[in-house]
Amino acid sequence: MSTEPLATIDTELDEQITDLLRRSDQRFTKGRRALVEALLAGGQPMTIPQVLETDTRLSQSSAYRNLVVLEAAGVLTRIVTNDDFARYELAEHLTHHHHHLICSSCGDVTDFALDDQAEAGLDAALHKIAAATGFTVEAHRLDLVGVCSDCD
Amino acid sequence: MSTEPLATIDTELDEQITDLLRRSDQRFTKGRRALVEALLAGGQPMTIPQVLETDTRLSQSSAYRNLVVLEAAGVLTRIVTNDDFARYELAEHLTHHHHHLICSSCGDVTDFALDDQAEAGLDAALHKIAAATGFTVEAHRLDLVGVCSDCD
DNA sequence: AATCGGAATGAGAATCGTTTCCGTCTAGCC
DNA sequence: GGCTAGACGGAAACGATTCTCATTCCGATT
Repeated sequence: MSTEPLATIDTELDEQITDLLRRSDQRFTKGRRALVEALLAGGQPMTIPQVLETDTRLSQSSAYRNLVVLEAAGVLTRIVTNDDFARYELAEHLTHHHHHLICSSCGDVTDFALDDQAEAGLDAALHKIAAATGFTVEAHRLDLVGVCSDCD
Repeated sequence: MSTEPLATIDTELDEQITDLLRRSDQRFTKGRRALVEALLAGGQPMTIPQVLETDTRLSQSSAYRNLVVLEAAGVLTRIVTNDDFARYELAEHLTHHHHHLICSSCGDVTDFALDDQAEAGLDAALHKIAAATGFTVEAHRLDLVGVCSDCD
């Protein structure tokens, strides 16, 4: 399905993804590669319609199916907001820990990172909570909800 | 629709809600009161099926409609997770600022609060981000995703 | 207290993002 | 080159939510 990549997946990333998929007995096929390329090219969490528009060679049913596969393998993360559409982006361990700015007007989601000190302080506070509640923490999610500069 | 309240809405809360609704040209009807009572009785964010089960006098269509009305008026907050159902709880300004523990196994959502110092540190860091990105912040959301003690 | 007007209600139909089916096609292997 | 398990794509199915519309309720007015 893929002839001219929208973004290049460097060798290291390629191997990481291939490996993650293999652990779920899945292959890194052309269609799946095209999805990852589209998401890389987008540079921010994207909805399925956005992905399909980016690469018109992709079929809807395969896109939905493969996004589920890629998420289950830990390659992608699914982001749900109050928007009508789910969004996907590369999993944090393939990029870096970050959070989301969610525009309540247009629905757009962009990334941001906290400075190390604030992140460390947050982590410490959350560990205390986890210990106190008997909750086994897998991840934390921090979103800023507001109006982006485009909508303002 | 309401005869025996599952939880009591004290006078102050009643007036606050009535006032919020009035600002949206809406009334605090029996059905809406029953919804708020069910949510109060639940003590944690609840899905629509849970609400309907709690108070079987409620009809599904009215529940959905009124939850939207109550959210638009600022009485309730809608919480979306990866779960199939949206959840609702009393808005923060009617209770207190808090965050959510989301169980990735059963989908349950419970509340927790950060200690004042951690919350203040987080706030400061977020204000910096907002200033740097030109984002007008309406709220921040912090979720802990993991496995609750029941599912463990 | 009877009436009128507009909003709220409830049962069911419609919507639409997402998931699943199912027949066809591929890629990898001998 | 054939074989076979898995991937693909178009279309049908699904399900949480929203819409429709006839009916009922509420509350203001006389």
